[in-house]
Amino acid sequence: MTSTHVTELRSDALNPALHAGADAGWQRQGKLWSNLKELCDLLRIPAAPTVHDEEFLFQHVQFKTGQRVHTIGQPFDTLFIVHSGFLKTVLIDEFGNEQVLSFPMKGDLFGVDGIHTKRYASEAVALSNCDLILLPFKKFTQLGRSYVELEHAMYSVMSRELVREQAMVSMLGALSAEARVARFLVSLSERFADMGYSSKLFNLRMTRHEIGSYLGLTLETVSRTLSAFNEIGLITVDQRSIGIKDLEALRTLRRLPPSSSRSKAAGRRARMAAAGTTTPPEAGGKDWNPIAAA
Amino acid sequence: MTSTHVTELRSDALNPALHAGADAGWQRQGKLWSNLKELCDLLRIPAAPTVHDEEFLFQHVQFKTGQRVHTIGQPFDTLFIVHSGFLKTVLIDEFGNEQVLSFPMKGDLFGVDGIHTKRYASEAVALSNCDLILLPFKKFTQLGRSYVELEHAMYSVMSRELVREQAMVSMLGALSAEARVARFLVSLSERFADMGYSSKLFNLRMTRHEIGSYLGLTLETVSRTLSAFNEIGLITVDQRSIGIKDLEALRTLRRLPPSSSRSKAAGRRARMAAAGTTTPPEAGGKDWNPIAAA
DNA sequence: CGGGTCTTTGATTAGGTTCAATAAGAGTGG
DNA sequence: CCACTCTTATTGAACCTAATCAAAGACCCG
Repeated sequence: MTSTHVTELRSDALNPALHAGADAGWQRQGKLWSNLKELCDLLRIPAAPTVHDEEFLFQHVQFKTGQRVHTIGQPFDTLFIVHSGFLKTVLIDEFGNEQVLSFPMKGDLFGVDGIHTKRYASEAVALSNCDLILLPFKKFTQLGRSYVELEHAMYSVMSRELVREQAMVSMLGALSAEARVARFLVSLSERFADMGYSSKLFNLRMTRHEIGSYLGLTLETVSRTLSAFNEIGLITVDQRSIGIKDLEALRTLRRLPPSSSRSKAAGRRARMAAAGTTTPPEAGGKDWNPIAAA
Repeated sequence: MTSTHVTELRSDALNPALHAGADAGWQRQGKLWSNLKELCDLLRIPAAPTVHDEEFLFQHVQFKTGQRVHTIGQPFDTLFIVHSGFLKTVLIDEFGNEQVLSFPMKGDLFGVDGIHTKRYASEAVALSNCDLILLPFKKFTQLGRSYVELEHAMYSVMSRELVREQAMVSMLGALSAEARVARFLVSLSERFADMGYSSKLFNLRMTRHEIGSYLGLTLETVSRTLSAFNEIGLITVDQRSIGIKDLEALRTLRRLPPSSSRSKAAGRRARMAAAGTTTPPEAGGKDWNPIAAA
């Protein structure tokens, strides 16, 4: 039974016909495989002890910058886990405009939106060279029936995705442009941290346009907001390179002080003001105090 | 094996200790039960033939208007399916502001956001008297292992939720206030239609404030937009009562003509203009033609 | 080195929020 | 039953945030 699974997983993953919809040829020079334990670690879910089975192997596939992993409407059969690299997932509206939905990176699962209709609902594009792990969905659910923890892991990851989307909706519905950009930087910083990179200095892998689309803003607003954060000393910006100077202020920022009070000299005061502390309303100017909007 | 399941399902569902976190007492006067077939029908997923097992019964619970079904942080153990009635699910931010996430109604599943952290991430409130079906999660996944179709149904419904959230994000990120309200009305109309109610005349179960929160708008903007739709003849509005007059225009609306050109006489022209047809840009005034924003 | 993409910054506009006042219901108790 | 209150809805006016339009500089890659 066990060996059967392995064989089938391998043959399926290697079968080019399964992925005929992808416009880009799949790179296979890596020939890497991961076992279940590595998979669980990557997904940040507790790996059950019964799962240390070296026989279950999942294939890796490499994509180069700009290549599409899957397109909208393409028949769904596999989920993807990012082993390394950066991607974006996008929706395309009736006028061809892209709406960025997420920026999957190490440990993220994507492709889940294809389960319901049996076709991918979004498009995934590599923003850098990527190493992805293939999870043939049918095989995976079969496996879940023998390994209960695995099944629960799947529910858990899908639930996590849903919560993430909820947070996104909440952000788009309620926060100002500055707060959105600030939170975006914070979440990137945190992701880089637990990927083992520097949380204080990193390069954006996406354009201002893509960030804007993700945050429901224009690219100009994103650029201006980054410049403003730079001006008051919350971050340093140079093109794609971001340096985080005051994470706490970014984390709690709700609204920026008016530009009239902004200057390099006013930096420190501005940082204090930008922080959404529990300062009573009377303590600050009404137009930029941290009390949330109704 | 089978009878064991039934017993356990019943005893669990009846155990008040399981739901101690809910602030409102559960109403059990209904004493209704649904089998798997009814459940699948309700969820609009194909019921597998093997699932016609009258022995698996799921308990109903009634909630009155205003009662909370679950609150944020409450230990998660059951999913809910709406059998009848209307609810809202909300997130509460650090300042106590509500962000409406969804308006579950007949056939909708909610509570899924609790799977990941084992605690509900959102709060569910009844907007009318409701009849809900309880789905004890642990029991349900156990059942899924014997009934493969059921397991897949669960994945499918979760995937559908995710796609729904994606569409929401896309809407909040890209559409104008008018387009959001229009789409909201269209989706309500469609939901009422497949619940067997009139799709042309219905009562809103939520306040302008709740609609605004859901759509990322203020209650005033919602009110004004409804009034504007009424003015140009797309709908009729009287408090909570909505009459749909031009569904197709609502469906394709991107941006409203400027108020200067709005009048009861201009109604028909306005309806044509509001429709997001493939009319070339030159055909209309640049400020209100249906070409989407960059 | 040149063409294309990406980014920054400025000026202007407009869509949506905020503040405010009024009106319309719904529920309560005398 | 009506007065009273509280919530909900409508509408107006002023303001402001972010979009739009525009232009120039930076960067990248063939």
